[in-house]
Amino acid sequence: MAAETRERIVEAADLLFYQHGFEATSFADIAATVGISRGNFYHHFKTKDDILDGVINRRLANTEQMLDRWEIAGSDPAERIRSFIHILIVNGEKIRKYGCPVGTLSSELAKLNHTAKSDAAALFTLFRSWLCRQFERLGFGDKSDELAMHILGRSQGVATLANAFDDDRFLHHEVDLMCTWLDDQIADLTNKNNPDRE
Amino acid sequence: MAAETRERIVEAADLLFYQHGFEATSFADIAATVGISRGNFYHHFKTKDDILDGVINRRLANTEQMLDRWEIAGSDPAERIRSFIHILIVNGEKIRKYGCPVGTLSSELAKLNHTAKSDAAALFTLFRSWLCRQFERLGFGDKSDELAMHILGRSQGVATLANAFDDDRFLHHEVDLMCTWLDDQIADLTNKNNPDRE
DNA sequence: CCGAAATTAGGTCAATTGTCCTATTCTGTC
DNA sequence: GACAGAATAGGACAATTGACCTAATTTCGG
Repeated sequence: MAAETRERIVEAADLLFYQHGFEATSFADIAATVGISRGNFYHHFKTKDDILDGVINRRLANTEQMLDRWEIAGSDPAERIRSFIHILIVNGEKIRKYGCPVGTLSSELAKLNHTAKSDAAALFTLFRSWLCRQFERLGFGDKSDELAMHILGRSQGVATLANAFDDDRFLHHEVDLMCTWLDDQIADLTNKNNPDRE
Repeated sequence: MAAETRERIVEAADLLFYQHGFEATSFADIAATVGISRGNFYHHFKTKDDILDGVINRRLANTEQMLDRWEIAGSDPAERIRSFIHILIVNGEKIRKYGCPVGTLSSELAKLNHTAKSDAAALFTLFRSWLCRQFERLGFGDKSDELAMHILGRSQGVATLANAFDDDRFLHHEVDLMCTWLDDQIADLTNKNNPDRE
């Protein structure tokens, strides 16, 4: 079946793009991983950029699905945000080896002046607006987007340094700090709404 | 003169590696930028990795020089840390276009499984130990390295997102937050040392 | 079972890559 | 001013790249 082969190609490309980068991954690499001939590629993807498109769309779909799963899990928005923060630990090993899939792809495409850079940024937007929604539900109002960007940036920085230093302890420590930060934000907000002196 | 040509090559390579990445920059690109023949390269650098070495050493030297300049500027350690934070604004335009030179190089080399990855990480270490020293002088003792890594990570995350979204307002806002965070840390420390009730 | 369409394999293509060689030009010393 | 060594230019080299084509095979509706 064609759709299945296509799916296998995108899946392999996704992994290779993550592990070695978009530019450093060749058609031959993907073909060898999937176990099909190079020529077969052209039937499913006309250009390398098409494969990138497929990979980004796959990531978008997977991410959306993950975020939806967290949203219907019934827990409160704060718990959902903690789920986001804990991706750093869940995917800790991969992050220490290859960095954050979203951030590193976005950076690479920016340097390549690639048309798909905005598509990669859409992946960030997915997380951003999801986080923003959670903060809004917690009652942060107009500050929600700022807070979403803040925590998104924090996790990006943690991923970059954990990768550069291959440091697991740092990663865990910063995750704790981010959770503490979240608790403080929520405490500040409730204090502001119920200003009971002393 | 040979040393001058070599310097021009490294300088051009430094810029190109930053703007387009290490792998995406070819010998021909550098030669064209410097304005010398490709063959002339081999006289100064045997392999591409040699050029990378030269670029990293150049960055190490420049960074060390910058940090030294900040250190003898006579201001207090807190002011020096603020100087570090404000690189994000000083280099804001470049960062929005190409990301952080240190972080993006480190990420790329990690994906390429390149031997020089540890050399690139040494650039991070330069900032890390410098920041650590400033925190120690402020009296943070054993916590100094954690704080240094924290602020290093924050700036990395800010650079990544400012690049992904090409967002200058976010960059400025996060710089403000980092400065506030620094002030809070210092305030907490003095409170701890002078526990005068009320 | 047939034949058309979808799928796959294998190979070709020009362009580019990093590497390397040789011939020429420049530079400084006796 | 001659000459050795450094510096430069220009090209050759095999290997790899993304892209493309054609022929063989598979799949499936009638």
